Amino acid sequence: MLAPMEQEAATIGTRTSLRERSRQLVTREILQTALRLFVKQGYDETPIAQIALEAGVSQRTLFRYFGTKEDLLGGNEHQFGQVLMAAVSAQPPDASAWVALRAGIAAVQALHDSREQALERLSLLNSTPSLRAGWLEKRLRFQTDLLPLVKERMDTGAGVDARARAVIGTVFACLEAASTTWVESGGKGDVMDLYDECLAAVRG
Amino acid sequence: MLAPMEQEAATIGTRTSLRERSRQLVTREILQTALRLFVKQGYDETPIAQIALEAGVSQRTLFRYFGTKEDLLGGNEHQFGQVLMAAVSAQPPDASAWVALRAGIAAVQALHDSREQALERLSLLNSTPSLRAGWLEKRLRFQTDLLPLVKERMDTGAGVDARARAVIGTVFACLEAASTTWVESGGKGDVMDLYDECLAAVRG
DNA sequence: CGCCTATATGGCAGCCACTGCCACATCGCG
DNA sequence: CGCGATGTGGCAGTGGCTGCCATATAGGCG
Repeated sequence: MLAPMEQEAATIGTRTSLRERSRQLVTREILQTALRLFVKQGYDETPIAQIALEAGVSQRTLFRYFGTKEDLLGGNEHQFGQVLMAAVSAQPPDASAWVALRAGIAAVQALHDSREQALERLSLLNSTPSLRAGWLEKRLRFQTDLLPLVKERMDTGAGVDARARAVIGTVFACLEAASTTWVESGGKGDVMDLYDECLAAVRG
Repeated sequence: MLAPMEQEAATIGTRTSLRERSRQLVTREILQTALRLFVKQGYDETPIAQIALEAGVSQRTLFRYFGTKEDLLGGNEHQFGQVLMAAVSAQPPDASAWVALRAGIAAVQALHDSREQALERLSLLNSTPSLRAGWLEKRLRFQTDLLPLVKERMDTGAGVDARARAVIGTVFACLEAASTTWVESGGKGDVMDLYDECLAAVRG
């Protein structure tokens, strides 16, 4: 199950090589610097050069750690997608699409480190159009990835694709409605409760 | 009803000043060149410089006509938003949020010049992630603009904001599911029919 | 008709995100 | 220690986009 590189690393005495520890340290340093500056002066008003400078690395290196400025938000979309897909797949075959998807977003919700950090990042995301655009695009990718999984749980027949897409889109729309409301209220209550309320409003 | 500038223009013998005609001509030339190149070699693979060159204007001038590369798609989001809002507002006060929003997207659907052109642009949009992201962001702006209009048509009470947002998001999700399916099928059938099917799948 | 101003255009320099290339340093292994 | 793999920095370049300034031209005026 382990990739060759990880096997190699595991054979080293200190469990993690110096290089790997250094890598994680630099990663965290960059991430923290970026978040700090983003919050202080705004995302669009923070050039990469400044982040690199204050984090103590060259621009070139920064781009090797994070391929894109957006990645500096630390959202870790890769993990998001994996957890989402895994949770949906893990649902029993007789679970409806709605139930399975709800389980998926519940699993994802548990990924946040802390309420405060989640609130901070989501606020930044909500107030920065370019960031929102990027997030929405990733969301779209998840939606298409989810398609086959959801189709299995729906009535077959004409227009399955359209119907499955609609269901997935609706679930994400309700999640976003819940998140936005949660952020605007300053983090009051539980996002999943809000989600259930939103879905109830839609499905009567 | 006319703006000062238009009044002034109307007083000129030829009804539209030379400048204005020239402006429209250049606009069309740029738009056509851009669309042609985008379709031929892809959006991301078409630098502004090439469009400007083949359209016979300088880069600087091109950017004065269209502030952004995305604008070269000619989607005319401004009009989209206006029509959408107007149609929703024009619905009778006792119309439900669902009905009003359906009227809105129906009105917007009528904006397309032709099926072929709509298909061409939507295909390009679907196959170019960066374009999709831009579009989604504009969509989000429409959603927030729609919020107050929709809230009026919903049961007041706790969590109106969240519920209204969820309804709007769902409507757009169904529209997108319909559009995507429509494009993938090569433009078969009517988008509004697909929309109704999607919404039915969601709301039971 | 000729002047004069408002507007349109082009060119240039520059910013910012991002990439490829190359040189050099450093780590880990035998 | 020495060698090969890997990490790092610098530099030049691309592409979208903006500000500034010079120039050209349309349209109103006497």
